[in-house]
Amino acid sequence: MTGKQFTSVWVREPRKPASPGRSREEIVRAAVEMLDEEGLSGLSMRKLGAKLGAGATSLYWYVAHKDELLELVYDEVWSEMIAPDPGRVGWRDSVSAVAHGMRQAILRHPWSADLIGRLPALGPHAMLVADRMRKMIKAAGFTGKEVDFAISTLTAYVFGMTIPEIAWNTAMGDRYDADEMRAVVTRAAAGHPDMLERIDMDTYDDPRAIREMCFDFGLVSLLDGLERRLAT
Amino acid sequence: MTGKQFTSVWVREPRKPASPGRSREEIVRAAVEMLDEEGLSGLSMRKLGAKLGAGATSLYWYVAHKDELLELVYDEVWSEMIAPDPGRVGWRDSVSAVAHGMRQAILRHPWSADLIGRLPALGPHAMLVADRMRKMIKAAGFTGKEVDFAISTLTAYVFGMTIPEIAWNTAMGDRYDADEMRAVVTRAAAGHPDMLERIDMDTYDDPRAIREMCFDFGLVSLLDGLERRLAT
DNA sequence: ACCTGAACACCGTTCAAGT
DNA sequence: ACCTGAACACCGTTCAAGT
Repeated sequence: MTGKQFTSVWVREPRKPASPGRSREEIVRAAVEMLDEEGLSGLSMRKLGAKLGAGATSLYWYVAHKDELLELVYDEVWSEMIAPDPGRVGWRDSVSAVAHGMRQAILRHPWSADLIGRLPALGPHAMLVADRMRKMIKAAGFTGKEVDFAISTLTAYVFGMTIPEIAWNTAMGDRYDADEMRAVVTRAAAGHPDMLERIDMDTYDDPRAIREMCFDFGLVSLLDGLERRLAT
Repeated sequence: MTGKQFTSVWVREPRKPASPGRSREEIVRAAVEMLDEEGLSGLSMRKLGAKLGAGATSLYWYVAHKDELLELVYDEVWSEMIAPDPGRVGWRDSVSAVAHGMRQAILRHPWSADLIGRLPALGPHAMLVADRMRKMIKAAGFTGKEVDFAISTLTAYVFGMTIPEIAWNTAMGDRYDADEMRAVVTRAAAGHPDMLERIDMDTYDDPRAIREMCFDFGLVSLLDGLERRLAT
């Protein structure tokens, strides 16, 4: 009678402990490779099958459907987000390290940006990261619901900073042209004089460096704000 | 010789000032409707054509390709993010209002979460929101690059908080079952004792209320942190 | 100037059939 | 237990042809 609403790879057992033929790990590894090379729209079950020297539909024995495969590769990205153990370094430093690690992992696998809004992060690696963060936040002094709130706030910041960054990267293609970018933004900002002052700033000359600065600015602000919660 | 890297609806003229047949506005409106009802994967050019009583491919006269249509509908979401003019209310209040407005607009149109990582926000409505925010941030006292940084930080927070929220909503389907959710999370958190303490908390009984609290907690923290930047 | 239909090269997924 | 191929119901996009 309790209708199963929630479906996910993580709530059903894998087919077999160890299979002789292809394996889930092999498939996931190949999928990540394909995604890194061709992006989310470049991944198809048929092409992935071909890449593994298998028939177009044989992957369906290991994976219920494409979405399940995506859950698997998504957690693979989380596996690269793991920061060093809390250790003796202060909570601000460890949290900053995770934050930077998360951003870098997403930037390395831009297709993952699309998955954040599509799949809850329930995989084992996501859980490990969450657990580490939890320890850091508790070490900082947070208690009760505020532990969850602080974690959510921090990951929200990292995701929110990184996801639109990827939109820009992919929209601009491989090569970056500062002048073209200035032209695009100038055109878009037409009619908003306040925004135009941005254009002749050096912001567009080295976007990567600026983004790092921006990320750090926001992170420091957020950490300061969280610290203030602890004082009261 | 300058290779066109950057393509977007916003950098090319629309076909015609006013056409007698179908119009871009009509198409965009129908697309938003379809997206609200069926989600991003439910929108196809063919079905949209049919909905408008047109042949499967006639939309291609108004829109270069599907991605361009998505840019258009994306900006439509931004049009719902507009907050009241700065007015005499303090910068913290106006910024909070925009933040909540942005979150609500995205929640109303969950498909937009996927677009944030795919399309730079360059449409006229996105620009208007950015312009308003810029005025608020300047009124707060920020100058130079920090104006941009503060804006980016705030929108990052809102996006990052809302995007995974949508992942949860869609994964859980229409009806929410607190016990099922607790079971799912318990299972995922197996092996992380620190995380399990979360389960018996009342967190899952009214997720909507908790999320609001969480959003406010993070927003206040962030605003406090930004305010600290101004002091130094 | 606008719309159509057929056609091309793809998709995810199911399922009976093979080994 | 694992893999295959054919088949179904879709996609986005191009383009010659119509009005």
